[in-house]
Amino acid sequence: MDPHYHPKSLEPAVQREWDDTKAFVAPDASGKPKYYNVGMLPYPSGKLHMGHVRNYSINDALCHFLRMKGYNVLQPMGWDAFGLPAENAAMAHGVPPAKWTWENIAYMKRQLQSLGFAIDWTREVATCSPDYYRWNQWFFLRMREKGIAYKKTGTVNWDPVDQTVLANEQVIDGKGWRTGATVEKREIPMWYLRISQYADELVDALDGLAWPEQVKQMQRNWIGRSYGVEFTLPYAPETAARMADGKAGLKVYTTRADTIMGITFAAVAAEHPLAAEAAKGHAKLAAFIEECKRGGVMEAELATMEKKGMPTGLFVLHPFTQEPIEVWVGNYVLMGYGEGAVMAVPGHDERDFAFAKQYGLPIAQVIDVDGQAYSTDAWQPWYEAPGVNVHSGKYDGLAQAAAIDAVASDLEAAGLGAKRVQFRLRDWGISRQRYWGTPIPIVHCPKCGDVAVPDEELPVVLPEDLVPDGSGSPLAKSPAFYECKCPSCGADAKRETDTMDTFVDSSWYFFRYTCPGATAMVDERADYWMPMDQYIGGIEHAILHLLYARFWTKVMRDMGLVKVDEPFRNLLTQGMVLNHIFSRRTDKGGIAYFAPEEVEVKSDAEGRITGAALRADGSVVDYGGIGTMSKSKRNGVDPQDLIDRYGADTARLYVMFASPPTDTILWSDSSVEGSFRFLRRVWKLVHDHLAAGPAPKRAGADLSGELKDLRFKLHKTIDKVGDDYGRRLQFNTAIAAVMELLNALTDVKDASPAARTVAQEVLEAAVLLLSPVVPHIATVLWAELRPGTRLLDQSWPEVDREALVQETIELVLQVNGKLRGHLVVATDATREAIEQLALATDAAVKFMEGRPAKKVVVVPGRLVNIVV
RNA sequence: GCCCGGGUGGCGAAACUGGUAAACGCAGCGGGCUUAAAACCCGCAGCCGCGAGGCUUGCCGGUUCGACUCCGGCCCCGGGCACCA
Repeated sequence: MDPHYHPKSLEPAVQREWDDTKAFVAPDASGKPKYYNVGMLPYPSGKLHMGHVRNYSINDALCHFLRMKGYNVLQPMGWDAFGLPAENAAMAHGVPPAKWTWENIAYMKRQLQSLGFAIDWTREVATCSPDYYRWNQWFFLRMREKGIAYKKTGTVNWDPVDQTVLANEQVIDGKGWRTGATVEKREIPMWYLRISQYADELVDALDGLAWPEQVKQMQRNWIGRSYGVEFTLPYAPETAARMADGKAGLKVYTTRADTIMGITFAAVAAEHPLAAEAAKGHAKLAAFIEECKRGGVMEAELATMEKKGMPTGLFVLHPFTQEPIEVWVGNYVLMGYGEGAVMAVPGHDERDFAFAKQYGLPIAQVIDVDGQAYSTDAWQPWYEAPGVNVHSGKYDGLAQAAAIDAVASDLEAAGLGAKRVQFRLRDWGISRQRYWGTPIPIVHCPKCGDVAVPDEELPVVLPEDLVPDGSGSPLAKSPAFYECKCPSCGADAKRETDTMDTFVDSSWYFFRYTCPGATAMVDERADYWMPMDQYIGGIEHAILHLLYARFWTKVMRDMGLVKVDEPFRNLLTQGMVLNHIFSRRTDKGGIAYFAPEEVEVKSDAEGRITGAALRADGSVVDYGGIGTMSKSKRNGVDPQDLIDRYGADTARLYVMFASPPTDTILWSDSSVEGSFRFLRRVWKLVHDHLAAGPAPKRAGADLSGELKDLRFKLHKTIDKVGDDYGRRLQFNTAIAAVMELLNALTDVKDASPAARTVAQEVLEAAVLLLSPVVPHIATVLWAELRPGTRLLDQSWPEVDREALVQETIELVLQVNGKLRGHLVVATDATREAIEQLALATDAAVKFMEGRPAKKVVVVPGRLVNIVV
């Protein structure tokens, strides 16, 4: 055996052996129970970053651990290959997105292979390949037939200079990132998926999922099921005359129908038809509506901007009192939410209160909470709390639930409204005015309207040779793509040039992994592997991706394609890997990012970064704090340096040892050296042990106390590590436990045959326990420890219960809750005996200072606390 | 702004169900080995104090024999907010 650890030669050799034996190709049937283990598929941005290494190292450790536990494990990999960065790269370098993407995939695949992940590459999926996205198109058409896919208008960010739709990411402070032009809201027709139809099931089914509570809560809040009342505020006569829209009034929705007598005004979105009508011949209002259209569509931006409004001069009537209520246009009312109109009760809604104060509108108290004094001077949180109605006529004295019921039934009797369940969740708009995505398989015929592309003509293939230039979609400028005949009447027609949201791609790829080469979207092999047993990915996907994938699965189920209700049985949301962000505003008002290695930072005494300058020319750059590693912010760290310098095992050990998987971590490689040193030490321990010749097969029954303690520690460790891997999914503590075990082994200075036997037992177990994290070195060390056998054939080590039996145990001694000493008692000592022993100790006598014990708390196996 | 997390030594962290705060490791310090360096080995190490001892888990308060852990309020940091993925 080589006395030195050489990962550079060892790792490729082990990987070649895995390849040659197809070690990780999973059969679609097996006598063993199946375990389907997936990491969220990466976007092929160019290089892996540490977040990927972290993610897939966790998957891989589980993969090896469950193999050893006797499962038929499938761990596939694929590429989320459509998306915006490919178009940006194309603009920057003039390379077609397809070429850029396929090259990135090839490079990143080599990186994953050099990390030695136990991936079944025979199932690889790239979402930009026609074999994959044809099924996006096929399924879209099925959803259209069922009415789940439909068309309506939606609001987008419009760059008036580039004449193009911008992603939210491309809007910086309300300006286009390339042009610096003020972005406008624009209404365009788009395709939507009716996820709202599944809202009840999506929220109810969360209860049965073994997911982190925090993620389930986020999804519940996102779906936002509320029980409220929808009703109409009838138009005042003049308003009715002007609107002439065939409607009786302004439809609104509220969860606080109990406050209906507190309405003092109403507000509509700038895009609302009532606002448009009111603006006719009202120049100031028209100008205000125009102003509201400025800026993007991001909720974070809308929610933080200054609330502004203007009266329309149009009135509606209170449904019960018939009193006129003026309608305002408010920039905080969103056309896309509910009806685009709200009743305003400034007495009991914080936002309405602020708005009323700002514009001098009346505020009326209609809810009372015991012992609280109401004042319109300042907002108090209790104003929003449930209470008892006051100043509300016939509803006075009713508590919230009763008041809501009474108001709802009165509205219903008046034919103005009824109770309704509403969701915050909006239907999923999937149209993108972009090139690098799945073409939507629709043809626009002047005679027949929107016509589906027939199934036999799928896929509608995306041309791979176009290069976007930043103004509009290349597809919309490519007659070769859009010119076509109507499938229905044969007339000249125009193909849809919008593509699908890339969340479509990632909503079902995990089904496709299970049945590579299937001639349908999925086949019966999906029934074997699904539901997925473990899904692992970043916490940033807690809502959108996971919700869309759940929805898609349910639609597939309802179409009879798959049998599962939910795709992901267990979920582990990995914490983000953060790094510093440096940027600078460009002349045009856009933003340019710089990689951390390109800048020199200045810090204050506490180590906080106060400023930074570019290394190249010393020019000042802005420090943007810390944030997720991403291609767009240029703060990703490529693991390649680490792999080249120390090998894959060290890189994996380091990222697994650094913290629990769910923790957010700020990237630093300052202690990688220590992980490498540990592996070198393990290597040397095995080498030195074997260099002394073979160890006797079995130790005699009578081990010294020291060797008994070592075996106790060994079997404690096996137990703990198995629990950490299998139940807690916490790897840093498992690794620390093995380190402790090896420290204990080193401390035993005994060269007797019995000691050598125990040492062999410890080393074999340590190699097995570490193997899920560092499989390369473990493979080689195992072959040395047990010539003629393979690590891959080994089971997880068994805990020897007898080694865990102890005669005595050490307890902590406290006086008044403070640590004052220790005492050793028999494992089976009674509570009374322990109490007597504790009171007699020197430490107890000293710190009780002659005072009698008021109480003695004995926690079995832990401590004794004497209270005086 | 709203929803969800997080904050423990110089640093990454541990303490799993309310029971020894700081395991394991990094950096550091002292020593050994070496002509020297690297590597390796041994030891020290939260803060204050000569010591006995006292103090310490973002801040303030509460519950408890006992709180990193539970409750209330606040500060700071991260993730998401529907077109980044």
